[in-house]
Amino acid sequence: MRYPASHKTTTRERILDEAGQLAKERGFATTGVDALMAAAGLTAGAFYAHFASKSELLSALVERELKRSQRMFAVDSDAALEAAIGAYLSPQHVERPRKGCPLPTLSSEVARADDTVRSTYARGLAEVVQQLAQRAGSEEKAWPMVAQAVGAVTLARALPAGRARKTLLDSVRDQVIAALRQPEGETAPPTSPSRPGRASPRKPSRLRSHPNS
Amino acid sequence: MRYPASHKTTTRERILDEAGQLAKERGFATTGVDALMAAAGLTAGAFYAHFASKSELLSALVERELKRSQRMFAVDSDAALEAAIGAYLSPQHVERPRKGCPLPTLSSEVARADDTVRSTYARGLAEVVQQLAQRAGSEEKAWPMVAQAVGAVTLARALPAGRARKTLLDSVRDQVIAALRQPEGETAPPTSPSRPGRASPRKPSRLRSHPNS
DNA sequence: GTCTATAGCAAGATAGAC
DNA sequence: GTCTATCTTGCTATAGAC
Repeated sequence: MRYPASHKTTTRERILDEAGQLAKERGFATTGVDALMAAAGLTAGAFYAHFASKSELLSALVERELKRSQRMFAVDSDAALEAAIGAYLSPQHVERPRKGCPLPTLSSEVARADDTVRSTYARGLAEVVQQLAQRAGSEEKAWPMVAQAVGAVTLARALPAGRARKTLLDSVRDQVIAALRQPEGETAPPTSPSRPGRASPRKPSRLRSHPNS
Repeated sequence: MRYPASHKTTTRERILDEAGQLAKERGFATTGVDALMAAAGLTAGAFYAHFASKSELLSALVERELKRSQRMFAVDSDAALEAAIGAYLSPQHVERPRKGCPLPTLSSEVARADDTVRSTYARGLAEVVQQLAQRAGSEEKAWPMVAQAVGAVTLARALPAGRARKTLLDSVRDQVIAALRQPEGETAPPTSPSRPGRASPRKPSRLRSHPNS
């Protein structure tokens, strides 16, 4: 759990948590209020005591989920960042959207949502990118890393489990980590053709599971 | 138009074309058979004379759309490929999903679809990547390019038009083109910090609009 | 705050006339 | 092949009891 065990979550927080997981798994627009509330152990009628509309839930969801993602990349060493990237581009993350990053799942829903949702999304994403830019050196280096990671997970989830999915994840991981290691001003060497193995770690960099909680 | 003007499209082709545009714009799952058929000038009842189910339509759609995308990247020079990449990562492509690549829009729908759809998607995507690998040098270089481009368009569509969106598109374009120019075995230099301008072209490389037709 | 019940609408799919 | 009409189900949102 992310919070002290003593913390008794409020109902609203529980809805956000459970509905968020379900929305990332099944899609937000395609999942009814009924199902979203049932995930939190409630019925649809109670929903509107917490949110004015389904769209407002999406906004709250996006804000909360992006804060989570931001925390996952708030690391204090290059090795830790590489471990987080490895976890992001792992089969586990691909296979468990419930516990994963909101960007691959919810971005296309946000693209079709109202301006309030989009603003919330823009703010949250900007914070993620700016934080990443502190380690990567610049926003211009951070954006491609984010785009690559989000694109890779999006594509990997649509592919059946198999060789193509693995090649995709491995080569994108190697590319992103190589770009990260590149000295400021130049660009990253792709590292040698990535076989099953991972980008040769400078330090053994232990793998941490991406999924929260 | 993609086909000789004399070509009179069959009804099925017209459905695939118009429904495809609508699905990319509004989402496949969230758009009813009624609306998809209306786009082709027909009513919902006629749908099942052409497809056994809505899911079968998605499969046919994915196959057709990915073939289109493949054609867009079937180029015979590096300059032409760079132009195609520039068009893919352009504001026009971001703003007109109807006419654009199916990967940013439909991948998350495919991820939740049945095995038939996913197989079709896997085949189509593999062909795109393999073709790209012929110019990029290897699959391991092609996958990150595709992931990056798809991720960038996905994120850009969720962001409001503005500075962040532009920085995203510009820096990803520079990064992808730099990676492409990198000699085999090494990795791409990110090019100097990309201001409003584009990656300095070796040749003036005229910009072609990505959207088909 | 949460429930049940329901209004009002749209979904996927089928039937039968033409 | 295409239409209209319809079946059944699910959707967002509201009303009113507790």
